[in-house]
Amino acid sequence: MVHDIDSIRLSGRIVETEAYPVGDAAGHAFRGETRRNRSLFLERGHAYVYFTYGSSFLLNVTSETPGVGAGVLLRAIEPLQGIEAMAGFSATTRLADIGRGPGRLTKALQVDLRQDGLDLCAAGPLWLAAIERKTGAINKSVRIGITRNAHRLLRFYERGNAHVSGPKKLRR
DNA sequence: AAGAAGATTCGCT
DNA sequence: GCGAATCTTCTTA
Repeated sequence: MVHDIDSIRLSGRIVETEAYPVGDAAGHAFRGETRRNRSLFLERGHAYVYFTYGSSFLLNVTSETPGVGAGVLLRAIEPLQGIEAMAGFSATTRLADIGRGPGRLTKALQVDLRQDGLDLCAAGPLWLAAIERKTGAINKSVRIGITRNAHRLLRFYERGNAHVSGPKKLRR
């Protein structure tokens, strides 16, 4: 995930995600389109950003065809470029905490409502890049912080990566 | 029009 | 590990 701001490049490797597929009662699109979630209905590869708990912005990548609401929540990144700048935006000092958690991720990358609806697969300030990097084993678990439809194994993370959020049991 | 819940984080213990 | 902070959105009356 890359965000170019003020001639600085902020980027990180996505190491943890959660899926919110079509028909999932835990997904924001479940009850239809509203002003808040309208970006979630954009074609796959667009950003859906929303504000929650009075404190945090959360970033999703849409995953379906236009008019169908579904997406993937980005829960954690391993910082790659602009690390010092991201540390400055972050409330925490430890490297492993800068991108650890969906709210911290957006804070580090300086993502807020201004990026809502952007095409992440096109040229622009916020975009998804392919990188050469060996990937570890990908594990799955239940999703974190939800109550409805909570049993499904729709959280995916790189096993043992220090930048993955959640309790220890959910990082192995 | 009012109230409850929420895809969280931070500070304490 | 637990509770407060904080505010938008959706639900219910």
